[in-house]
Amino acid sequence: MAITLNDVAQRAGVSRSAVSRTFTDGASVSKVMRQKVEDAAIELGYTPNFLARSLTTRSTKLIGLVSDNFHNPIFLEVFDQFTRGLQDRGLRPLLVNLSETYQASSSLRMLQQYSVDGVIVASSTLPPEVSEAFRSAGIPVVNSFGRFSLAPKVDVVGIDDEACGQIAAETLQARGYKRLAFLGGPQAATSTQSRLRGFLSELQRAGGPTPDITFAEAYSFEAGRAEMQRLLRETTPAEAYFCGDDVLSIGALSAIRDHGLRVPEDIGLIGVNDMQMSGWQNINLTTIAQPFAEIIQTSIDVIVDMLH
Amino acid sequence: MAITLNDVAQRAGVSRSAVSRTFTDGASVSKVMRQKVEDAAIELGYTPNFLARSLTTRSTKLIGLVSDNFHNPIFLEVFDQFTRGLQDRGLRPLLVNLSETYQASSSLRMLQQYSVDGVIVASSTLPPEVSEAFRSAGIPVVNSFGRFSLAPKVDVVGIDDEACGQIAAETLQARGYKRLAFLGGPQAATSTQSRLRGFLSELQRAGGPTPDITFAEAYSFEAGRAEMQRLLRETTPAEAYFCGDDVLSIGALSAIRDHGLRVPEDIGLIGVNDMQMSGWQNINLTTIAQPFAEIIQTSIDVIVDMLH
DNA sequence: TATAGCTTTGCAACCGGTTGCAAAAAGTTA
DNA sequence: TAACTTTTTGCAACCGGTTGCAAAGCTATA
Repeated sequence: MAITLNDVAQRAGVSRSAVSRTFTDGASVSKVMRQKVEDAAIELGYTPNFLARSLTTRSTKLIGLVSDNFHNPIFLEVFDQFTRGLQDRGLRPLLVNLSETYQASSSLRMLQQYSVDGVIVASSTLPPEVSEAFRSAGIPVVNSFGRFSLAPKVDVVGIDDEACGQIAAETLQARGYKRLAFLGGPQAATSTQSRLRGFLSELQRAGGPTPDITFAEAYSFEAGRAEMQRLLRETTPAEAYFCGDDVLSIGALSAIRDHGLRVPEDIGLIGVNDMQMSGWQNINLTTIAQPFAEIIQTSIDVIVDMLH
Repeated sequence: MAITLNDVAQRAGVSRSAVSRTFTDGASVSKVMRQKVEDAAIELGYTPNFLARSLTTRSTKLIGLVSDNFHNPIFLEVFDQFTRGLQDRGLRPLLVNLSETYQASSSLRMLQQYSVDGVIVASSTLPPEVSEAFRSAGIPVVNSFGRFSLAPKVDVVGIDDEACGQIAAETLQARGYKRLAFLGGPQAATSTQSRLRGFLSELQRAGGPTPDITFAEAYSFEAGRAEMQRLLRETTPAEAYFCGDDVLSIGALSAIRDHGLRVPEDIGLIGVNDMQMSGWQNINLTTIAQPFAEIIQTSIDVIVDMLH
């Protein structure tokens, strides 16, 4: 059904190689040959088959984009920017949604079968082993939004989460809050522990009291709300909370307001991400911005460099 | 570098066809042959190359997932469900982000070059021509969240937007609001016109006054907020508004509250979608639910059926 | 044990492209 | 115009698989 290189060659009365060459840049074709071939191609509506080509060129331009963050609204912005950035460079994102039912190991095998040129693991919650598995399999990989490490086994692009924790502590203190607390994301998340470490070290440096530390079940509105409700009900709340991220903060915010308290007058809050929604006037959250555009652009640059 | 079928055949001391057959279900291989091949395959760490296979089988299991809705948070839920649904059926989503810089026509050529088995156009704003172009090119296509039509050129899965407009009018009337108004999404969006039509017809049936009609620039918080601010400033606001969708409603809501008015006491609002965020307790929006899971599951069923 | 019938296997051609190599064509120079 | 370069072209092999066909191997039956 589809028009192939053979059809075009026959129509134009030239060899198959000639057709191939007109569609391969950098190949040697004369003016008149190119004209003949292009005419025939247009006439027949021919487009070269990328997958057949990839067999010999060993490049598919496919990039696995694997994530498990399909519930945090910030990731829509992330996917938007990744897909555009990849498209701009002629690469095609093969989207992989990791979950309980689709494990990292299956995705590795799958992406191998599709001969992807590289993989971007975009997640703040997946353990480093996921990215490392791709590397071990010989697939170029970059871990976006992953945890900083002094001896990383794969390239990681992200913020300094420890510094992030320090900034949070400094900011809350500068605003006059004394008894601070940490309301983190899921305890196992790669980002949470580092932020906590930075938060604690800054408090210790400043000589403040040791903060309460709790963790939400997920980076989600419900989890933030539930955890803050519990804190308000079962404990004497702190003066201000450093929340794992914005969506968690917004959940906490709703719990605080429902409880008849005001932010920032009665309880202080600071989040992380600076997602669009945080700026909505009915939310208006204080937050530590994460340079998404830069992280994403850099991740793409890194993976492109690895494509030799 | 990568292990090929040849390597395995040589290692196992059998023909290439034998190896191919052990990895093709439904092919005839004896117990002992299968064992020999599988041993060699495991030993070498072989996985069949899907793209090479696709050349002869004419099936890539790739599905183009094209959208231009990368700013409306509801679409994160949509992408989540689409990717999982496709993965569950062994299909791979090739994500395409349409924008000013990447036009539908380029995406058509691109997806052709990658021999995708089918395409899902998931958008409430793209014109039907986009999906139709895929069909004309002979690529199976389904249009999710597209506009209902009596004589559609491609399969469309979505809600009855006209009925949706009627429900909105009925609901607002039942709650006692008299002077209703329509605050639609972008005027060119496929969904907006139908919802308006249904809204008007119900009002006419009920003998209510003709509503004011305005359109926001986009399905976004900012656009909803800006338009509502304008309405409050420049007009006598209606008693209740039917908003194009939830995110628009939330924008309108913030403008109304900033203006010192209360919802639903002073002004009524109703949105469409029932996205998670609309249920957050500090938003708590009245909305018409769209059965996302069903629409997405059905879309996938339809496209799978077309894969013959 | 010979024969028929079914299953398993390998050969070779093919899927739609690319590419090294040598022959042919075109362009330069003397 | 002859000799030498350089460019263009086609041939044929290859990328990593699948598959129709016929030969080989087995099993069952008489």
